[in-house]
Amino acid sequence: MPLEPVDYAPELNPEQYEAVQHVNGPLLILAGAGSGKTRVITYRVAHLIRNVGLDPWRLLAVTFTNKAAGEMRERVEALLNGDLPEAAMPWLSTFHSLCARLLRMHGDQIGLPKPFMIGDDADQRQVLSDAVDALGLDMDRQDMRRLGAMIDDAKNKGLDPDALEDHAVGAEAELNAEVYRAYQEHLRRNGMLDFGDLILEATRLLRTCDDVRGKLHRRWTHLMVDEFQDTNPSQYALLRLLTGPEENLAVVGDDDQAIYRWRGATVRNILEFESDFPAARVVKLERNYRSHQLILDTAGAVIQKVERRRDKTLWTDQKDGEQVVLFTGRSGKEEAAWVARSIQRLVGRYGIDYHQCAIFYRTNAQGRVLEEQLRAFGLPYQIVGGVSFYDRKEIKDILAYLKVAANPGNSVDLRRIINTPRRNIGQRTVAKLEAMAGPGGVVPTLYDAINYVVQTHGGGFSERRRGFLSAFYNLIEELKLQIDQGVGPAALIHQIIERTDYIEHLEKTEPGSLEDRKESLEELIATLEEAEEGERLDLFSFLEQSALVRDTSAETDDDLDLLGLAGQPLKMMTVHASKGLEFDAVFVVGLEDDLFPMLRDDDAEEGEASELMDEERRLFYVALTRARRWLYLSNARSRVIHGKPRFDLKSSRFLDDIPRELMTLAPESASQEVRWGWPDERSTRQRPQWPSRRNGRRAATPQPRLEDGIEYEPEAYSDELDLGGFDHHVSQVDEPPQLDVGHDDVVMEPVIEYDQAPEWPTEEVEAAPEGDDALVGRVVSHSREGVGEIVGVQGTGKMARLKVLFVSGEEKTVMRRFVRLM
DNA sequence: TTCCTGCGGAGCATA
DNA sequence: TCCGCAGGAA
Repeated sequence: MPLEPVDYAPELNPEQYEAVQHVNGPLLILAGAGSGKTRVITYRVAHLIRNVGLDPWRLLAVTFTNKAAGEMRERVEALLNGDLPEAAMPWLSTFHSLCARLLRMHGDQIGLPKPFMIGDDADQRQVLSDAVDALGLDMDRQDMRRLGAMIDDAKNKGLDPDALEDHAVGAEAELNAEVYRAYQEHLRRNGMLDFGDLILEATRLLRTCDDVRGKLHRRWTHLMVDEFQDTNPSQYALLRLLTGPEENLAVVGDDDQAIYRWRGATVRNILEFESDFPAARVVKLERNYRSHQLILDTAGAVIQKVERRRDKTLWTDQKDGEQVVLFTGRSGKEEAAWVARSIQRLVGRYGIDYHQCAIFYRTNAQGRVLEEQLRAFGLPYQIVGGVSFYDRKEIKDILAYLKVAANPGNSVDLRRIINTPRRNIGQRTVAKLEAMAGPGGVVPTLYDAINYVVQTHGGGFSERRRGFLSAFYNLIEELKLQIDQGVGPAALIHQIIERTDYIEHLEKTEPGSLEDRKESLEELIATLEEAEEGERLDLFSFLEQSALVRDTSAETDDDLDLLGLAGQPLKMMTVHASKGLEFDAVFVVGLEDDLFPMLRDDDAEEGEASELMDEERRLFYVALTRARRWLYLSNARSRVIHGKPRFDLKSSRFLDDIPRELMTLAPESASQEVRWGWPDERSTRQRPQWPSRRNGRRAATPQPRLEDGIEYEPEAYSDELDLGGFDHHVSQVDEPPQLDVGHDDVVMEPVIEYDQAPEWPTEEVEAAPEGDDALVGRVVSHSREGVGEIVGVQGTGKMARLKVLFVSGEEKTVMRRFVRLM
């Protein structure tokens, strides 16, 4: 039954409409920041299905993250008004899950293990170190990192060990190829594919199997790719293979936002799209719906300096806006305090929400100082992109049991759990077992070795050792049996925790985080139980999912949840993590040369330096274009870097590129220059400048401590490095934070009113904020179910389960932490 | 003697 | 997080 046609023209600007209307042939949509890219993609999908009459089945849309795929799915569904049955939705998928599926179906045709497991970073490290050991090489940590990066790089470029060997010139390159080959062998021996393999092997599959390729061409006639500027050569090769002879390939991206070169992405793909697809139509989206003109001008001035780029100029009809504010602190700490207070002021003065403010930094390490100050100021914050749920130790441990039970050939996970919790199977024993396994050994895998020892008493182990091994062996065998009987993942996890005394193990090893870890396990089980309720979730598809979920998107902070502030905290993240997001107020901190831009000379081989600089510049551009209304830039004259105090900082060269009239210097800034610390300035002025205090007790010769001739222990710096010998700062260490840098109209208290005190959560708050029954009657929102009212509460605290009557009319029990109070 | 466990130290670009 | 060393149990 055909859907009612709808003309989308009124909802789109002319360029967007042009892109949406394009049906056949290659299409490149150059979508500037904030130009409504997702809108175009989703409307185009809706248009193809609704107005062109394309069978949804024929469409494949590829994204990089699960989050993006999910968002797209939601919005397409909304546009089609639920006119489509679930099964008829187009295939929206990430690169990795697409490849995983293709390989599950056809991997045997290119000799992949079946089934295979998808290895994560930790697996990768482990396998690499096995491979290096097996080659008899002695490598330190740095070498290992380098080798890991080398292998990733090869895979990103679509090179297998043979290809790398062919390219190899010189001893080091040959060794690299050898390590790569050994690594691949070890991976396969464990029945594993890493993330790079997923793409690489899928590409190989399509290249070598004409029938598979032909089948897919017949199935998917129209392809769409989001964030095209982030594709690496391997992914690009895959896309080209997936593209049928009609070349109905629509790619969307912005070369100005290409920031994943270090992950193998190449701007080339977007810069030279027309030479690869001469028939391509190109549509530029330059109208920005996010920021005001001053912000766009600022960003534009920065990005213009990139040489190889598609010319684009963002514009908006939003002419009014505030100037970009620039602040220089005497120290990283002072900078952080300024940021905290500025946010407090914004919230107080304009009534915007904390969650509409964000702080971006170049490296994760910078988050520390900020965190301290935000806490001191009592501002609710949340770090985006920390450890993701599936990276948590307790989750990985338990999943490792499942993975081993599902596939005992997986020695990597086996080693993770063989002595966790402690069961007297130490390194020595494992080493002996490993010597028995592998190509030259008695048995193929580590688990087979255990089996062999247990069954035949071979291997020369003492009775005692064999007893320990038996216990472990029996445990795994029993789990295997249950899997065969179809016991679901949630029940299996219960058993694993019980049988291994895992909770006691946690109690012993890290009593401090016991509660936290217990909760995440409960959450894992609860999530699984929920998933299993609908249809039976089998273990293998669950493991597949968990391996592919690498989104480090924000997790709600439980403590804040209790305060009813869930979803409210301001966000802190690296600039990389900020891509695709937008905020009313954006703070970009640490704008110093060597930090942002970050330049590491060991990377700068073969004239790569300027390309690396371009990438840093684009990164800065991404940061700037996240801001809707307020943009604050800051840096500091001194800072602790890698635990060492640094006083020789220079302002970021990127600041020089912003026309002076677009910026205003914060009055309390330690420098009234945009550019400071550079040689030409140093010659004309005393450096560093340590401004005098306003309380009049002016130091006779203000000088940085380093020049006082006093010797400092490194740790003495950590707190006070930034004090510059001024006692007004010293007082700041223990007392409520008050910046004494001279201006009086500052709103020091938040003006906004809360249901509860906006203090940082304390133990008492955690114990019983209001009694969970008080939640009954509150309105909540749930990401999947929508809005509903709480009608009942089971249990207390963060792990409480809520009975919620959703607007759909359905009553469901959901985890407390999965809903947001409204 | 062999092997396991617990402790303390060093270091950390961006997913 | 990963590594090296000292001490205890069999």
